[in-house]
Amino acid sequence: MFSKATEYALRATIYIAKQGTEEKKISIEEISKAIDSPQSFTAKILQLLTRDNKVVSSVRGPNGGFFLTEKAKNLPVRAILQAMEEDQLLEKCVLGLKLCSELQPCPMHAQYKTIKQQLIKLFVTKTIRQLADDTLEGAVFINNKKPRKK
Amino acid sequence: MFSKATEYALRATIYIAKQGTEEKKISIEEISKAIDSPQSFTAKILQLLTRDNKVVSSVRGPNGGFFLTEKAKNLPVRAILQAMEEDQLLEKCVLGLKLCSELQPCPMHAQYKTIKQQLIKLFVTKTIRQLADDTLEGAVFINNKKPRKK
DNA sequence: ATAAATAAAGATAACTTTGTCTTTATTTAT
DNA sequence: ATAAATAAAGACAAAGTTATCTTTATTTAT
Ligand code: FES
Ligand code: FES
Repeated sequence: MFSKATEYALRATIYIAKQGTEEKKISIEEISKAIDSPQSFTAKILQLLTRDNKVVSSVRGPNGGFFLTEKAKNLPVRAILQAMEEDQLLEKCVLGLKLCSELQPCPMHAQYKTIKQQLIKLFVTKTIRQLADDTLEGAVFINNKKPRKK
Repeated sequence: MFSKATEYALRATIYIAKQGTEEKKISIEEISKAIDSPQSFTAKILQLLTRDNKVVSSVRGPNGGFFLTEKAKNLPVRAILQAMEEDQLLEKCVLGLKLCSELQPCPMHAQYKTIKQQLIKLFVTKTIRQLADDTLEGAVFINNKKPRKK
């Protein structure tokens, strides 16, 4: 569905929200290890997410790293897609027509529409904080490593 | 959602199903004009769909072209995705984990799951014939040209 | 047989995405 | 002030996708 870059962006943001605060910032090394992603590429992606501190915040230097403000944690997950400029994917026509609309619908439109609406709703109503909290519970995962029994 | 190649594959197959029969085959030129796609690229894509005549059938030479057998028209739309080897996209984890499953779910899984099931159901239950028939009715479109009033 | 019309196959080019590496800027601790 | 630790920026490379062009094979009509 999403590009690799956006997948990493989602996982990285969730991890930072979960582990980091303004006081305890997370290094790119820790992030990429935790979410099982290529470090340099992930660094590039975080540069997009920190533009104007829109989603992720960062500080350079010793004890620097990435974190999310409390306010940012309340952003909808869609904000991550927007920062990655992959937001319009949710609106696209499945058959690749330039517009997905009632005006000139493709043959999949009528039935796809309701699915699309649910997708958009999911990304708009879910907040980054909610995803991070789920991860804290230990019930869900953001990497491919085998879960360890307690 | 899908690659350009798969988008063209879907539109081309629908057009061929709608316009073509074993007696009246459709040329690549007509297809690419009708669905508003690059001709040579579309030709390549049709080569994938005609492999073993799985979805589309073709004949070379004068009066040759592409068509769908009556049997092929009853295939689920998913067969097109399979021929394009983009079928697994429907099964993928939104966050890009290697597996999407209850065993090691990502934080989006619980809510995405039901959407995913609907998506899969749509592509499995819709047949190529159904899409082509909708297009014949004139109520839906498979290109970006302005609809003409009758 | 020959020519014409068509799709199939193959080579290649342009562009995008993914990924790495090096250098620079910033911040902190000493 | 200096050194160390960090992210930011930039240059590049590798791989994948999209697209075009040329040649070949097949079929039909004459
Ligand atoms: S027009 Fe194709 S999905 Fe809406
Ligand atoms: S595990 Fe991520 S969507 Fe199912």
